Amino acid sequence: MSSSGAKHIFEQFALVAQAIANGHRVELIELLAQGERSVEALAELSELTVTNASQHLQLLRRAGLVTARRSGKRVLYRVTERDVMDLLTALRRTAERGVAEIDRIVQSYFHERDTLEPLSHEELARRLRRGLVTLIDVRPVEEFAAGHIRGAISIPLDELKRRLHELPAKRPVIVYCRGPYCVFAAQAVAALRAKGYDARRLADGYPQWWAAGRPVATAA
Amino acid sequence: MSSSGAKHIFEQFALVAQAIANGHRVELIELLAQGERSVEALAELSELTVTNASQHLQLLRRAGLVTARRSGKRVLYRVTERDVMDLLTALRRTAERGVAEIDRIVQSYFHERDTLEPLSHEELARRLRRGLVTLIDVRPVEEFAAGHIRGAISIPLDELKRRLHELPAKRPVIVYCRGPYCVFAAQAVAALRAKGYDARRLADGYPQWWAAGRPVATAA
DNA sequence: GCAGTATTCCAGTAATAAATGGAATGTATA
DNA sequence: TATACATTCCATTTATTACTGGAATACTGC
Repeated sequence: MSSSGAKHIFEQFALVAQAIANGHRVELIELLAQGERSVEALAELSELTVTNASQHLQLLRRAGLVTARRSGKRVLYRVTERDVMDLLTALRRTAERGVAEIDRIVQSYFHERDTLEPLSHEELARRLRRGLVTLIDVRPVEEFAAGHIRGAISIPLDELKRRLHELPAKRPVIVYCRGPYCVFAAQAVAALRAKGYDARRLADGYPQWWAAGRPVATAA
Repeated sequence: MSSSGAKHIFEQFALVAQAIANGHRVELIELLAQGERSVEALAELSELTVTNASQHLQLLRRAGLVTARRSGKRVLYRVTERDVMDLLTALRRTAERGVAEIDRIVQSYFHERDTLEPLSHEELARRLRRGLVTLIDVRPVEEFAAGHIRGAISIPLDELKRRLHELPAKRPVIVYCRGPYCVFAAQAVAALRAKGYDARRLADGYPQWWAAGRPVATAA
């Protein structure tokens, strides 16, 4: 535990890289980006055993990517700082370009359904300021409650069809969900277009919006 | 449902992350950031064998971070795109924040503990069972020989400084001597902390430990 | 205090990665 | 064509990492 600087930093460097060098852990971080979650919840969402999830989380904590606090008998984890999401964004960017397989997958998921360009943060922010759009969060209500883009309304995907009447008919609709690879948004856009709405999706999801420091809200 | 596609993508993320989760490979990328280089040159600069360097480079290539072209009998590698360096920058930023945070925590931890809070018998016993600590007896050797806490090593106070190398660097150290008012232990703790060790002293000394019926040993 | 629940700790085992030395593949030059 | 040279491929040993199931720990509510 000698505090000799350079070596210390190098160790941390490797620790962080190692921490994100595992699909499960990346998934855990992305889940946490949507809000605080207990170990059990994370284990279920990522389809890991509780023990295993706990170990991954502790590795992430040692690397300084997530923090934990106790709340009753649960331990709630959250992402430590925004720069963690920036790191994942950089990672995704490189991965997308370099690995042909990702292109193929993304293509097959989005290309047919969503030919229109997805919206950037800037554009969404601008249109929100002018109040020109209806913004829909299609994630499950709990995730919406944990945190959402300020100004959004919550309509989980499975409720969309029977709640169409809530939408102003002639106003453009923008949809978002968990992130750039979340198909909920794409499906919602397809459904809305089929009903004649001018619908588009946000290029990425809530975590990235939050990471960019843009306005968010919690609860109802 | 997106999960199958998304899982694939997380795995691809992991592939790229794995490529940078190794000190040698990070070094190779940083060397390549300065320009094209041959395998042999890279091997020499990074002090790897040619074979080993070649394997690392191929892993980097599979992850899409570097590209290779042939020029005469050499193969020249270079960084594929600028975003690779952005990725390393993001990684460094997160790692540095992590270190800073750890330093801060460690600092305050030491500070508030420095004045008070010596270890209880129970706590020492528990940590000894788990083998998590180095236990030092700082009394003169004769007293150690006559009887000491089982599991302790003997380093009289006046030998401590020149025998620091015997201590596992990252393991907490616990010090004890004759009793609660014996200053040897306090001095040893101060010396060890100055060298960066996580050191604490036992609340009281050997006589009380023995009196409590806890495990002891004699001679060597 | 006691039981119940959530999380973490702790082996042991299976899977994966790193390093090494020897052989094979390409490529330029005599 | 033969030869030297740079790189890659392959097989082996060694070291790390991921996962699992059974404890231990920490907290809640009675």
